[in-house]
Amino acid sequence: MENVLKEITPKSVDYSQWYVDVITKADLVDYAPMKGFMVIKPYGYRIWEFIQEAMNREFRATGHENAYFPLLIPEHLLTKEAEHVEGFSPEVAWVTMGGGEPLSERLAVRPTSETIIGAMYAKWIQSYRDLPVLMNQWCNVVRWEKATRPFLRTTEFLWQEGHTVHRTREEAEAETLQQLRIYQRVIEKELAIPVVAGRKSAGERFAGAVETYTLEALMGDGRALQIATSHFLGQNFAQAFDIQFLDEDGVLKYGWTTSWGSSTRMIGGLIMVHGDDKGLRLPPRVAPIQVVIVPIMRGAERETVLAYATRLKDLLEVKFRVRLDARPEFTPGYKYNDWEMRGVPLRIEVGPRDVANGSVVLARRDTGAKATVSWDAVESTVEGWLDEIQRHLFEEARQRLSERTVAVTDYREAARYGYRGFFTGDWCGQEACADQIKAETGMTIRCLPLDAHPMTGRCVVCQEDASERMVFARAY
RNA sequence: CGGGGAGUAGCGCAGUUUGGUAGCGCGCCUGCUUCGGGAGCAGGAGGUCGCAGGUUCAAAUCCUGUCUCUCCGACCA
Repeated sequence: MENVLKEITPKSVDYSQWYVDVITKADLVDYAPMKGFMVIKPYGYRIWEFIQEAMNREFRATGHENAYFPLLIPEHLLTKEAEHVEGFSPEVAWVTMGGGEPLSERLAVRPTSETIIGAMYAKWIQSYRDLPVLMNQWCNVVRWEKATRPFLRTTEFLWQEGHTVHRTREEAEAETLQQLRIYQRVIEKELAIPVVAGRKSAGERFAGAVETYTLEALMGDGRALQIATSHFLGQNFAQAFDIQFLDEDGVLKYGWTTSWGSSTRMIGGLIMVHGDDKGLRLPPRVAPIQVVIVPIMRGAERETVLAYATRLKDLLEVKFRVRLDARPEFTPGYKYNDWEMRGVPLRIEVGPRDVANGSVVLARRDTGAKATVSWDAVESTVEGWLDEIQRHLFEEARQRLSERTVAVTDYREAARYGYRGFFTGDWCGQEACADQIKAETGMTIRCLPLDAHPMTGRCVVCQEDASERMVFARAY
C-alpha cells in the first residue's frame, strides 16, 4: 500500500496530480513533445475502439453512415457562417505554406467540420428525395487551447461528428434529441457514467446553433464535465452554404441541419468517475483486458501451475478478454498492484493450492472482494461477476451524482459545498444572472435539464420570476 | 497574455550559494536464488548537465540571450 502511494498521488492530496499519475501509470497516454498534444497508447486506444464500436452500432441502427471529409478547410468556407467563425476563429490553427510556397488562400485545420461538410452537402442535395442525409465521421480536430489536460482538453483530439440534413424542422429537432439519447445510452451502458441531459443556455450554445443539447457528468472531485453535445442548427448553415432542395410542392427550400459530437474526452470522464487511489477501475464492457490470470509458481509445482493457468485461459478466452500474466521476473504481489493500477475488472489467482483443490481465487477490482470458486463454476462466476461489476460501477456513480446534486433557492448556498457538485435552481433566463454566478463563484450553467421544471418560480440570483430550471457547477 | 516554479541517465532528484571535469534512488541488462499482496544477492550498461554565445587555465556551477515544460490566473462548448 505504501508503495502504491509512491506511484499514484492520492486523490485527497491533489486531484489533478492523481489524474495525471493514473493516466500515465496505467499506460493510457504519454505526453507528446509539443504542448497540448498527447499520444494515446494501445491500452488507451483500445478503450476508444470499444466506444467507437458501441457508437457505430447505434448510429447504423438509426440509418447513419460513416464518411470522411478533408482535414483542411479553405478560409472562405470557414468564414461563411458569421456566428460560427466568430466562435471558433480564436482557436483555429492555419496552414499557410505548401510545398515551400505561400498558399494563395490559407487553410484551417478543422476545429469541427460543419463548414466543409455543408459545402459538400450543397452539391449533393437537389430534391426532397435526397433527404434526409445522415452521415457521421470519425476524425481528429484541432483547437488551439491555452490550458490543456490529457483527454479533457487537448489541442488535437479524436472524436466523431455527425452531420445531418432534413426536410422539416420537426424532423431535424427529433434527430438532435435522438442522437443525444444515443449518447446517453452508450455512456451510461458502456462507460457506466450517469449523466444529466439538458439544453444549453444561450450563452453556452455551440457557435451557430439554434439549440444545443448536452450531457453533463459529475467527476470524482465534484466538477462537471460536458461529455457529449447535439446541436439543432436550424437553417443557419443551410442558408450560409446554400443547402437547398426542391420540395414536393415545387418550392425551393432550405434544409434543416443538425450536428452532434463526442470525443476522447469521454475517456477522461471514465477515469475521473471510476478511478481510485490504486488507479483505474474500468467497466468490463470497455476494458481491454477483462480478466487477468496470475499464476503463483512456487518451486517444483511451477509447471503444473502454469499448465493449469493456461487451461483456464483457454477456457475463458472463448467468451472474455483474458490475459495470462506468467512473467517470471515479477512476484504475484507486484502483478496484483500492476493490474489494479491498469483497472482490470477481475483477477484470477491460481497457485499450487488451487491446482490441488481444482479451484481458483477470484478478486474484484471494484470492491476488492475475493472468493474461491471450483473449476466447474469459473466460467459462469466470471460472467456473473463482470456483469455485477459493470452494474456496481454505474450504481456507485449514480449514487454519488444524486448525493451531490443539491437544490438551492439562492446560488450562494453552493459555497457551503465548496462549489463542488451539481446545484439545481430556478433561473429567470437573463444572461446577467448567469454572468453574476460565474464572476462570483466560477460556476456556469451546465444545462437546463430536459425533464425538470421550476420549483419556486424565483431566480436563484435576482429572485425575479423564473421560467427555467438549471443545473450549475464548476466545470472542466 | 500576466505571475510563480523547473530543465542534470528511461523516471524522480542531489550537486549550482563557495567554478576543479557528474552522483543517488527507482527502472533497465546478465547470473543465481525466489514467487498466495510491490523479492534478495552479485556483476553491468546508460548522461555533449535544454540550446547558443561569453568570462576563465578550467563552467552543470558565473554572465547574456534563447527555447521548452509546468502550476495559478485570464481565455475556452
